[in-house]
Amino acid sequence: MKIGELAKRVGLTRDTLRFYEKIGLFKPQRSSSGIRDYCDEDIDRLRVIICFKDSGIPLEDIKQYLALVDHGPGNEEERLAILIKSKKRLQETLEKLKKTMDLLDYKISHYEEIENKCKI
Amino acid sequence: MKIGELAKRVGLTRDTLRFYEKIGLFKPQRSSSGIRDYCDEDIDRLRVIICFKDSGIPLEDIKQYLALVDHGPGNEEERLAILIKSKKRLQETLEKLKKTMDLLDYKISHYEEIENKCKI
DNA sequence: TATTGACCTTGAGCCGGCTCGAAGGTTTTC
DNA sequence: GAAAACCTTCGAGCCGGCTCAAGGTCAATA
Repeated sequence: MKIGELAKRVGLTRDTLRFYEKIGLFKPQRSSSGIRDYCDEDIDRLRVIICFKDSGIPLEDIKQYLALVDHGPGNEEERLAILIKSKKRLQETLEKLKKTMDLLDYKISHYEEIENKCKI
Repeated sequence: MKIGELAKRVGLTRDTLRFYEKIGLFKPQRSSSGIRDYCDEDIDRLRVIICFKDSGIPLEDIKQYLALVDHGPGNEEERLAILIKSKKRLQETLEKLKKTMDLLDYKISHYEEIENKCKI
């Protein structure tokens, strides 16, 4: 599969895919003439990348994790450490998000009262 | 209260506070010699700003909302629209975060099995 | 009163994450 | 076999959100 098709299938731009490759998240096969040729495993990999980055995990962290995976068995503790660190950060984000949701709900549902009570 | 104290109290840097003022989130009083003088209401305002931005609401959106608030009554629908838009985006983020949390939990708890089953 | 430290402004720089344009090679389709 | 559609690299640019440095002012303390 060429870059355009992959881009369509996962909802990223060709440029973004090339950028991800450039920063080391990716290394697809190439045809003899140099054209990228992605396989199904690449799609799985990309879905994980997208899932992580959409949750705010930095591409650099994702890269480190994937590099460990690529390096093969023997570094499970390191991988686990990254996963756990990421989970912790996500939990913090989740807390903040919930707090903000509450604030938004409060402002939205009690709008008139807020108008009179609180300037912000 | 001067900028240094405020910075300490809310956990931002002086530079960040000046930056927020520059982009229009803020307009503290000034002493006769030009030194910023923040009041308690400013702290409330800042806490809202921090709460929102920590949840990923763009500063630009926060600015628009606060501008409406500053403008006084009469634009409640507009404010509400911003709040509702923000809530919707937060909900989407929340969904993604939960999905990623599940994935992380799966990888963390079943690490060995994953090792054998799934390369990523 | 001299120094220290916190404040001021302006403007530039940095980082993450893309995004675009130019100039050219390849492949598919008519 | 030519045009269209796709691919390549490289480098520059953009945006949001800070962050820092330079050069100057203000206020309090020794």
